[in-house]
Parts: sequence; structure tokens; C-alpha cells
Amino acid sequence: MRWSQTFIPTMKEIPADAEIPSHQLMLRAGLIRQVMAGAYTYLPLGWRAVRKVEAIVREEMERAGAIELFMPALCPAELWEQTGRIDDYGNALINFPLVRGDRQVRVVLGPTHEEVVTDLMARQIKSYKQLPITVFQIQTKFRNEERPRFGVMRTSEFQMKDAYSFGTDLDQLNDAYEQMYQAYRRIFSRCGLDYRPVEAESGPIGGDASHEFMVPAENGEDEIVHCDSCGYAANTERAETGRGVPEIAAPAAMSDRALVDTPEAGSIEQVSRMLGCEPSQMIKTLIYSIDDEPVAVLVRGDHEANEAKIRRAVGATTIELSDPETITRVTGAPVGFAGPVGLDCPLLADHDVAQITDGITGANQGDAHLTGVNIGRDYSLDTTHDLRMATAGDPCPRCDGSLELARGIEVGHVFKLGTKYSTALSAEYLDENENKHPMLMGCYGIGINRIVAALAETSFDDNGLIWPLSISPFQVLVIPLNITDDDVMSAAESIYDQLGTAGFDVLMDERKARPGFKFKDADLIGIPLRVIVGGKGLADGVVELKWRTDSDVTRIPLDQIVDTVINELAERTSAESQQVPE
RNA sequence: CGGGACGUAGCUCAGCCUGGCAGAGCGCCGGCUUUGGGAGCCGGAGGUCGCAGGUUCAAAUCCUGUCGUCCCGACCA
Repeated sequence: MRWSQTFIPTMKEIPADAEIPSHQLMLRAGLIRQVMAGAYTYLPLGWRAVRKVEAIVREEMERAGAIELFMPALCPAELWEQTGRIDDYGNALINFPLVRGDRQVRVVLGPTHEEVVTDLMARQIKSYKQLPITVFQIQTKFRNEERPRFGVMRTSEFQMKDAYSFGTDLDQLNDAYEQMYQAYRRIFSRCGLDYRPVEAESGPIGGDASHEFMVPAENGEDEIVHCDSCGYAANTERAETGRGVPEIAAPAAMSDRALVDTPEAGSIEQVSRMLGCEPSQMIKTLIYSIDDEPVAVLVRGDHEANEAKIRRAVGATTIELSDPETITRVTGAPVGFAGPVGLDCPLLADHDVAQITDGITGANQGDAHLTGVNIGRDYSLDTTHDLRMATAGDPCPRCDGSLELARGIEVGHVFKLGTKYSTALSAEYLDENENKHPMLMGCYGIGINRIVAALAETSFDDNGLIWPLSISPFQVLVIPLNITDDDVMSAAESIYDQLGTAGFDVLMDERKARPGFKFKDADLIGIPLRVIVGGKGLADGVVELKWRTDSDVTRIPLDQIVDTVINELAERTSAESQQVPE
């Protein structure tokens, strides 16, 4: 491709709306342009990178035995009603009626395709002999992000690879999951990403039934914890802590309990400021409706409750914060003044709560708190649980180490679904004895364009992007410095032709521009290997070769340049693939 | 949806407080010079100052509303 004949609008200045490196660089390097909040056009350079990622994903999916198909983005709302997800998804699901003659057809734009693919399999798979099977597609997905942000990292329309496995039993599901897990490791490695699989919220199957693949990045949206001693990693929602049940007994020395006025102070922050205490001295009391029964959940004031952990602790199916009316009925006080003392409802406490001496908590009456609250004397518990989000410094659940916090970009997710969708949509098979069973499913997603964004977010220097060879829009950039010099141009043309013929993606910057200008653009768009053809070098019979990450050029005789480039590309490709797990 | 910021040329921004000719740099077009790290000089094109209403002799500037974009949070895989 010749630069002047393609479309690479680079920018010297940093667009005011872009805050994070990937967004700034993708705009400046001419990869994307914004159309509206949460929707971007991929320009030729950006789209080439996306396509390279797609090709790698496709290759690895097929290598792992998955079969490609293509489902419509437009799906009947009816299927979503059958699984209940039309409500679960809420406003994030884009759905609207289509007018067809005198009737309306309600449709959704698929944010994922469990419904459609399960319905397909329900119709086509009848026998255990047809299983297992894993299918995948690469397609545009839609989610109405109420607050799109971080450039292309979080948009309302995005490219996703989604795969679905169907099997007869847990063994087949585990096999498919393992296949996908390994394929994902190869995919992210091949794309040149530093990534980390972390345990994620597992849903109905339990155990290690879900992993997210995270790219560590300051600007990542997700928070994860990890242990450097044993390698345990999980997202903060999922992360267990290595804390045990403490001794539940009244402290040896405690103050008298006292009622204090805390007018209008219903939050931990307000109360701690008003009373001059640390949030960690407070007992946060949250009234949850768990399977529609009110339960008071206690966590330390500086901690955050984890609803999934609470649900697991009591084996419940639904959990939500109670509405203000319920809270008033249960505690006798407006929201913000609940406490465990004298509360007539079940108490569920986090481990750390039992270790608070002279705690401060709501008095179950408006504008008042209690101080000097102690377990054993003022309220009692049978046991305690791990009910809160993990934080930095918590003991590791797997070893003697401690947990650290980090942020990351989620680029992939593998999940054992179980029978949720196959049951709802009657995707059943007959076994050897003619008994019907719902199929066991797994689902496996990869954010295709998010891989490109994650790369841009983590691989750059002061001058611009730094692509790995594997997903770079072009592999080689040929720069003739002076296009009015016939010798320079014919040498450049010859190199360009030969490399193109040899099957490489070559871009030639034959614009009429000064050398400095071209070098700046070259650094910005970050093509890995650069061949510079200049009049001075040619006079000595050489051209210059430079990797994007090199500080200096290497002079190569003109008649060897094509072979040298081919060799270096082969070496780099091989070096990159050394990193890819088997 | 709650909180905050910002909307002036393609991009980055000044002008707004204290109302009185629509500005700069970069980019773009033409010309000359220059040619190894975002060149120099000369000439030029380009704006419904987000939109609507109000105040005023007069509004980019003051007031009200509205739309858009970004950031923090809520929500969300």
C-alpha cells in the first residue's frame, strides 16, 4: 500500500477529548475516529489491525476444534423473554419494535448469542452422538453503555468472538472449557499482550468455572487481586481472602455503650467525620432482601460488601439491597442509621466485624449512633463469613502470601454456563437409554477490538505506538526520503515490490514531505520494521534498516536489503511465537 | 441516573470576568526557497462562537433552557 493512496489521517496534537494513551494514540495514529459517544469508525490502519486479530482468533478457534458460523445481530425478543434476560439485561439491551405491515416484530440487537445459538442447537441436536460440539462466530455486538468511556475500550457497538460449547455431561463441558482456555492463552500471546488469567465470578456451576483474561493496565476498568507468592489471581468480586473465623467473644476491656446524636449523618464518611473516628472503627449495617427476607449484613466501615459472597454464604438465589420502606420497617429508623444492637432480624457478619472493640454503629433510630458497641455484650453472632471485597494486604486464600491490587483490561472471558439456557430453551438430547437431558453449555468471549485497544494502551513510547509484528497493520514501512530523486525512488519501488511479492504487508511513504515529518509519522503509527532509502546512503550503496524499538539504524547494502528484511521478519516472527504456549 | 468540567476555524486553544470589527499556532490551497527528526517567507481560503429563547442600542461575552462531549461515581461483562 502506498501512503498517498490510502487514508491515514495522523494528528500532531492530542485531541482534547482523549484522556488515556490508547485513545489518544489511536486517534493520533489515524486508526479510529469517533462518530458519537461509544461508537467509532475504524479507519484503514485500525481496521487492518482488527482484521489481523480476527485472523489469529479464527485460526486458534479452529485449531481448538470450534466451528465457525454466523448468527444475526438482529434477534427476536421472544427468545430473550424465554430466558428472562430481556429483564435481567435491562437498559443495556438494545431492543425495539420493527414495523412489518400491520404488525410489529419486537427485536433485540444481540449483546451475546446464548439464546440464538441454544435455540439453534435445540432444533438440530437430538442425540448424544451429535455431541460434543463447539461453535463460534465473530460479529458486531451491541450493548447500550449508559456511560461509554475510555475511547474504544468501552463502546456500545464492538467486535466480539463468541463461542458456545454443548456437551452431554460435565466431562465434555470441562474438556471444551479447557480447550478454549488453552486457545485463549495462545491467542493473547500471539497478539503480543501481557495478560493474566484470573478467577472470576462463577455462577451456577461453582468452583473454578469462570476465568477472565486481563491485560494489566493502569487505566483498566476492572480491579483484580493477585498473590505474587503463589500466582493466585482473581477479580475483586470473586477474590476470596485467607482470613479465618476469629474467636467470637467480648473483648477483655470495653467502654460503656453510649447513644450519641448524629444529626443528618447517615453515611460512614459523615459519621466518622462528625465523631472524629476512623471508618474502620464502625460497623456498617446493610439491610439486604435475601430471597425476599430481610437480613442485616455487617461489614467493617472501611470495607465493601460483596453480594455474590453474601449469596453464597446463605445459599440464596436472589439478593438485593432492601428498599427504604423495608429498612425503616426492620430497623425503625431511616436509611443510614441501622445497627446490630437490638435488631430483630438475622445478622450475617464479616470476619473482621467480630474483631472490632468499641465499635460505632447506627442506633436504629433517626439521627443517632451508638458508640462502645461490642460483640458478646451488645449483640451476638454464632459465626462469621467472608462477605466483603478483597483489599490490598489481605492474606492469600491459597498460601502464606498476601494479596495485591491491580487494574486490568478484560480481553476475554470463559464461562461454564451449565444448563441455564438449555433448560429455558429445551435444548435436550437423548442418551443411550432414551432419557432426555438438557445439554451442558459453556460460553467463551473475546473482545476483538478491545485487544487492539489493550495493545495500544500498553505498548507505546513518547513517539507513538509500538506494534508487535503479529497484529501490526503493516509489517514493513519503506520510506524514500526524497521522492524527486529518481535513484531513491527506483530503489524504494524495487524494495517495495519485492517485499510485497514475497507476501509481506508493506506500506510505502511516498508522500512529498520532509524527512523529519515522515519519521515522526512513522514513529506514531508504529510499524515494526522500517526501511529508509535516502540519497546519501544510496551514494554509498546502502539503505537503512531500523526496528521501531531500535535507537539507531543499521546500514545494509542495497542488494542485500530484501533478503535481510525477509530474514529479520522471519526471526522476529519466530521470536514472537516462542512466547506462545503449546 | 447523581456529581464535576468543557463546547469559538479541520486540530490545539486565546478572547468571556469588565458586552462594542471573530483571533493565534498548527493543518489546508497557491507561489518561491528548503530537504535526514513535525521547515522558512509571501499570498489566500475557511466560523450560524453547539442550539433555542431572553436582557440590551449592541451578545462569543450576561441570564434561562436545551443538546453534545469528556471525567468521577452508580449501573454494566
